[in-house]
Amino acid sequence: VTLPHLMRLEQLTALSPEDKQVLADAIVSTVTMGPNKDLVRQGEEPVECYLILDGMLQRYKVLGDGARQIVGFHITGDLCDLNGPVIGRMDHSIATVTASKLAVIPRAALLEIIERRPRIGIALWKETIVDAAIAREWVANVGRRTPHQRIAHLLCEMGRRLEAAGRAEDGKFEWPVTQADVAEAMGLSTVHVSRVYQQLRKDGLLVTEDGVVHVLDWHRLEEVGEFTPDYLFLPSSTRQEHASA
Amino acid sequence: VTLPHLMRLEQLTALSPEDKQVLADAIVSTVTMGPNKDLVRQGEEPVECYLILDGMLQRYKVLGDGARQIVGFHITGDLCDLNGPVIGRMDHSIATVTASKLAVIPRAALLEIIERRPRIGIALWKETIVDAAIAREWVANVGRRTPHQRIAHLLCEMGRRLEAAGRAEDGKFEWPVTQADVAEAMGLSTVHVSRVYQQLRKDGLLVTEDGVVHVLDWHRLEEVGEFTPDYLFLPSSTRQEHASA
DNA sequence: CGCGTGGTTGAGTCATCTCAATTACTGTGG
DNA sequence: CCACAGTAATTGAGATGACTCAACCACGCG
Repeated sequence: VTLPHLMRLEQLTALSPEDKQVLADAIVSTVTMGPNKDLVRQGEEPVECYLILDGMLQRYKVLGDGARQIVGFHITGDLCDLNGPVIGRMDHSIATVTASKLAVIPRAALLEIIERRPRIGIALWKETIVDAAIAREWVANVGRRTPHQRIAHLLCEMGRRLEAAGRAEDGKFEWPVTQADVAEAMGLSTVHVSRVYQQLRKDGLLVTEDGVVHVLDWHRLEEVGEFTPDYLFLPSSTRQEHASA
Repeated sequence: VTLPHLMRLEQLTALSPEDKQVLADAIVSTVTMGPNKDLVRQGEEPVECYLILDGMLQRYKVLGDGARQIVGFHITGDLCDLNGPVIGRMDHSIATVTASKLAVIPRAALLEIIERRPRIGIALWKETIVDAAIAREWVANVGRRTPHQRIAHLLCEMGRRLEAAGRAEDGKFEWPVTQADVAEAMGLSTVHVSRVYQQLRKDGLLVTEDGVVHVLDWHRLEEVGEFTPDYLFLPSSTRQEHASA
C-alpha cells in the first residue's frame, strides 16, 4: 500500500507526512474482490473500514418488496464504511460494482489513531460530512428532478469525482454501472433509463461505449442536470468547459 | 444553558461529566428565532454550529426552477450544522420550522475541543454519521416507496426521534410541519399529500389536530411505511406497540 | 370585514411504469 | 465451430398513478 492513495483524503484536509504514515501503518492487509460481491451486509457489525485502492463500490438498501435502492457510489481513493466501525451496526449493505482492491483498517487501529491524532479524526469526519452532503443532494435529485435531470446530474457527479481522483480524462471516464443499476439509484425503471440515455446521446451530450462514458459537452450536461459541484467539496476544477468548443 | 440538553448526544456516546462541562462551556450565547426564518443560507461559510434547545428546524435545497427540496428535519437536542464550521461552505440552507431557541458554539471552540478531547470529536462525528444515515434512508424513501409509504415512514421516523428526545407521549407528538412542507420533503405535490393524509386517517392509523399528530397504531403505521428504526441508532425503544391494543 | 394561510375536492392530463418481445453481445460446452 | 444460455440494452403499447389547474372551505387575525 502506497501513500498516493490518500490523495483524495488530502483534498479535504492537509495531512502532515507523519499523519499519512500513521494512516498507512494502520492498514493491516488488502483484499481483492470480484464484481458484484457484498462487502458488508445490512445488520452486520463491521470491525474494519476500507480504503479503496482500486475499483468502484455501491451502497444499497433492500426494501420490503425486495426492491433495491442504491444510495451511493464509492470510487478509488474513497474511504468507505467509516460508519460501521464507528457507530456499530450497518443500516445498509456495501457491494462491489467492479472487481476491487481494498486496504483494510481495523476498528481498533482507527479509534486509536483518532485518540492520538485528533487532526486525522477531523479529516475522517470530513469524509463523512461529504458523504452526507452527497446523500442530501441525492434526496433532492430523486425527490424533485425529472428523470432526464437526475441521470445528467448523476453523470456529472461521478464525472467530477472520478476526475478529482485522476480517473477521468478529456471527459472520458469508466462507468461500469449498468442501466439497471442507474435505475435502482435514481428511482426509475430500467426501461426509462434506457430512453433517457438515448435522448442524452441524441442531444449530443455524451457517447457511451462498453463501460466508458464520454461526455461531449459538460456545460450543457451540467445545465440539464442543474449540477453545481459545491456539495462535493472538491478543490476547484481545472477542467476546460467544453470538450468540443 | 443546562446540561440536560446534551441528552440526545449522549444516546450515541457516553460522555464523562467533564466532557459535558467542556461542551456546555463552549456555548457562548443563545439565540431565539421566529418560525420560518433562515438560520444559515446555502453558499455561506458559517463560523458556528448550534445545539437546538427547543424547536424544529429543516434543511433544504433550492433547485433550478425555484422548487424547494427539504432534505432533513432537526429537533430539540440535535446538534445542527456541524458541517458548516468543519468543512466550510454550506451546500444547503437551514431554516426554522417553529420558533426555536438555539445554543451557539463557535467554530474555534469546536475545533479546539476536538483537539483537546478526541472523544468528544468522535461523539460529534457520530452525530454526522446518523445524519448521513437518515439522508440515505430518505433517498430510499423518496426513490422507491409509494407516496403512502413515504409519508407513513416520515411520521414513524419523526415519532421515534421525538420520542427519544422526550417529546412524544402516548403516540402523540407535535408536528408543526405543514402538508406543503411534507410535499417538499417527500417529492410529492401538496394535493397528493392531502389525499394520503386522509387515507391514513381513514385507515385509523392516526389522528391530526392542529399541529399535533396522534398515532393510533404504530405497528400498522410502521408496516405501511416499511419502517425499521435501525438507521436512527437510537437506544432501543420502551414504547408499547399499540396505543389501542 | 377582508385577507392570508393551510387544507380539501374535482377533473383532466401526461409522464412514467409495467409487461412483453427483440436484439446484441459474450462466454461456455458439445 | 456452432448452439445455447445469460446479461444488457432496446422497442412498442397500454395502463395508471400522480400531477396540474382551479375552485372552494375553514380558520385566525388585523
